[in-house]
Amino acid sequence: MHDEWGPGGYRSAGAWTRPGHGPPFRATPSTPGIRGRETPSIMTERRTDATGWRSRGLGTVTIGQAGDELRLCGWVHRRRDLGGLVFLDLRDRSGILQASVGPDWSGEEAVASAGSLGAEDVVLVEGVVVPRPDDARNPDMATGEVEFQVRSLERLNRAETPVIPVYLSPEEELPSEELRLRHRVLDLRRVELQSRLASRHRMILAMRNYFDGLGFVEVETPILTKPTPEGARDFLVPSRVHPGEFFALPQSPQIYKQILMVAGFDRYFQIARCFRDEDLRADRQPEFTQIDVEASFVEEEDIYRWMEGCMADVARVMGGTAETPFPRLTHAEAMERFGIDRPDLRFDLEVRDFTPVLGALDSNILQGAVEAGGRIRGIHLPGGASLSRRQIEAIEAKAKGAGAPGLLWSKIQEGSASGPLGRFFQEDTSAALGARDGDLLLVAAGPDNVTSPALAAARMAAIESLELAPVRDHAWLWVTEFPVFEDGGDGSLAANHHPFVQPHPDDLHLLESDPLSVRGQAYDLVYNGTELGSGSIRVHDAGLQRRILGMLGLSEAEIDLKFGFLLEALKAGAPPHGGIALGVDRLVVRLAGGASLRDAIAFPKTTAARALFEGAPSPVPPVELADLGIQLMKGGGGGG
RNA sequence: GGGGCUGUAGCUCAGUUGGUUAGAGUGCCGGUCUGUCACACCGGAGGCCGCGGGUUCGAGUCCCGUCAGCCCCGCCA
Repeated sequence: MHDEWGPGGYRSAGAWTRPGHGPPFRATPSTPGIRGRETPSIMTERRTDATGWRSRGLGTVTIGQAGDELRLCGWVHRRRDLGGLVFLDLRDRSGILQASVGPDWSGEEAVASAGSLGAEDVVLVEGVVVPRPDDARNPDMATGEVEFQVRSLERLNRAETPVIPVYLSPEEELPSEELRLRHRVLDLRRVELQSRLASRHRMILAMRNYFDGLGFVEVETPILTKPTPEGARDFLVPSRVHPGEFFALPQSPQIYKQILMVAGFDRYFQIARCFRDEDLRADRQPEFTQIDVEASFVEEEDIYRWMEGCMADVARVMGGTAETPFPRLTHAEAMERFGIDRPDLRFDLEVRDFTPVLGALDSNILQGAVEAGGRIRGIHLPGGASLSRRQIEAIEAKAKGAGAPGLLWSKIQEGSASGPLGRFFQEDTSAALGARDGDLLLVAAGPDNVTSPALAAARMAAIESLELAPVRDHAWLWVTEFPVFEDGGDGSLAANHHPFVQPHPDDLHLLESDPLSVRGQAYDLVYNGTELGSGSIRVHDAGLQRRILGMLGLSEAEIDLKFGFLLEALKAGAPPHGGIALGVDRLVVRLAGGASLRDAIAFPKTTAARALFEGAPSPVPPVELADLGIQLMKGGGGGG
C-alpha cells in the first residue's frame, strides 16, 4: 500500500500559509492556504499526508522531492549535535526524515533552538529537500537518499524527557511491560506498534469490504444487554433507573445475530466487541474483538467457502498466504492423530496407536492400561535419539503438565532399545513399530482423555526440541463435527461450544440415549495451532432448542428466564441459519507478529485485568453507588 | 483461588559466600566539535536496592508477609 506513494505531488511551499498560533485542527478543506487552489483529492491527500500545517508526511519525502520547498512537522526522534551542525531525525507515522541545521542554510534562531531540542519535542520546520552528499547517504533509511535543510524551525510543543525511550538503539531491550503499559502514549509511538495497529486497520477494512461485497450487512448489537449464555462470567453494569437490576456486557452477539436471522437479515456480520470477566492469559483479554458472521439458509459448506475467501483476502493484506480450500479434520480425527482439537499442521508429525505391539510387552504399566480399557499411543520421532536425557525429560515434563502421570520413552541405537520403555522391548518390537536406529519413541498409556493432551503437548515440545522444519508456513485448518455436549464432570452435561449447536442429522436419534456421542454441526478455524474462532449451524426449532437446554440441566423456568426471548423469536418462523466468529486480535497477532494480544490492542489490560495507563478500574464515591442502590461489602474497596 | 519467574539510577541490566563508600551501558545536565545517522570526546548530577516485618554484630544478598508485572493451572472458546 505504501508503495503507491509516488514522486510528484505538491510543489507548493509558497502557497501554504503559515497557520500561526491557531488551533491545529482546522478542517483541511477550509484552510485558507488550500482554498483557491485545486482542492486535493482524498487520494492525493493520503499519498502526501498534506494538511494545513504541513506539505507532506516525513516518510513520504524521497529523492523525487529534491529541490522542493516544504513545511514539515513531527517529533524529534533523535538529535546528533556536531557543534556547528545539528542533525535531527524527525518522526511521524509515515516515517523518519533527517533534517539538518547548519549556519550556511539555517537562520540564526533555528541554529540556536536546534541545540536545545529534546527527544519527543514537536517541531515545525521549513526548508528545502536536498540530495545528500554521496558519502552521507544512508541505505538503511527509507528517506536516506535525501535530507531536509532547515531554514526555520519552531518548537510547537515541548516534551518532558520520556520516561521510556521511543527510540531504541539496536542493542537496547524493550522497557518492562509494566512501564510500556503505564506510559502507553510513548510506547504507541514506536514503529512496531504503529505498523501493527495499521495492519489491524487494513485487515478489518478488508473484512468489511469482503463481506459487503457478498451482500452482508453490518448491524450493531447492544453493549448493554442481558447476561449471555457462553458460560463465562458477565461484566455487570448496574441500572440507575432500575436499582437492583443489572445489564450485562455481551460475551458475544450470539443471540442477537440469531434473532437478526429470524428477522430476515439473511447475511449479517459485525466487527463486535466482546467482554468476558475471566482471568487473563497471553492470548486472552477481558475485552476483545470478533469478526462475527451469520447467514440464513446456509449449510456448513457455505460458511467454509465464505470464510476461506475472507481469510485469503486478509492474508493478502497482511502479507501471508491462505491457499483455499483449507484442509479439514473431524474433531475425532484431530484428537486421534494429534491429540488436540487445534493441531498445528505446519508439522506433519502424528500420534499413533501402538496398542497391538506394545500391549504385548511384559510391562505392568502397559498391560494394566490396556486391561483398564485404555490404549498405548505415542509419537515416533525419526532421528530423535539425538536428544539428551535432559531434553527428553523436558518433553516428559510438558506431558505431565498436560495431565499425564508420565511418559515412557525408548531410544533405538545400534540395534537395541534403551530407556524406560526400551528395556521391555523384544527382538521384533522396534521393527514392528517401524522404528530404526537413531529414532526415539515417546509413549503414553491410559484412557484417551489422558493420553491425548499429554501427547499433544509432547508433540509440540519434541518439534521444538528437535527444531523440526515446518512442512508449510501457513497451516489453515477446519476442525469439524465437534461434539454437541461434553461431560460436565459430576454426571451432568455441558455444552461443548454453546447450547445452540444443531446436532448432526445422523446423530439426532442419540440425543437422549447417548448424548456425549452426538456430533454437532460445529467447527473451528485453526491457524498454525491457534484456534482463531468457531461456529456452527444453529438450532432453529424452538422445541429442539428447549429439549437441549433441558438436557443441560436448566429448568423450564430458567429456560424461559434466560432464553425466553430467543425461543420466542425461534417460534416466529426461524430460517435454518448458522455462522462463525473469529478473534480479530488473535488474527492480528498471528499474521502481523507480536508476543501477546497486548501487542495487537492499543490500550490493553494487564494480567490482573487492570488498565495501567488510564488507571481503571477505580473506586467510586459512595454517593454514586448510592445512586445505583449499591452498597459495598466490607473489604470491597469503595470510597473515593 | 493455586504455582512459577521478575522487581537495584529515568531506562536496560550486573552486584561473588551476608561484610567498608551499590556499579556498567544508555538517557539526563554542563562543555568541545561542520557530515552525523548507536556521532565522537571531556566533566557532572542521579539510588526508599518494590513495600512491611524478621534473622544477624552486619541484609541489595537469607526468611516470612505483601504489592506490581509477566507466564502457567483452575476458570474461559
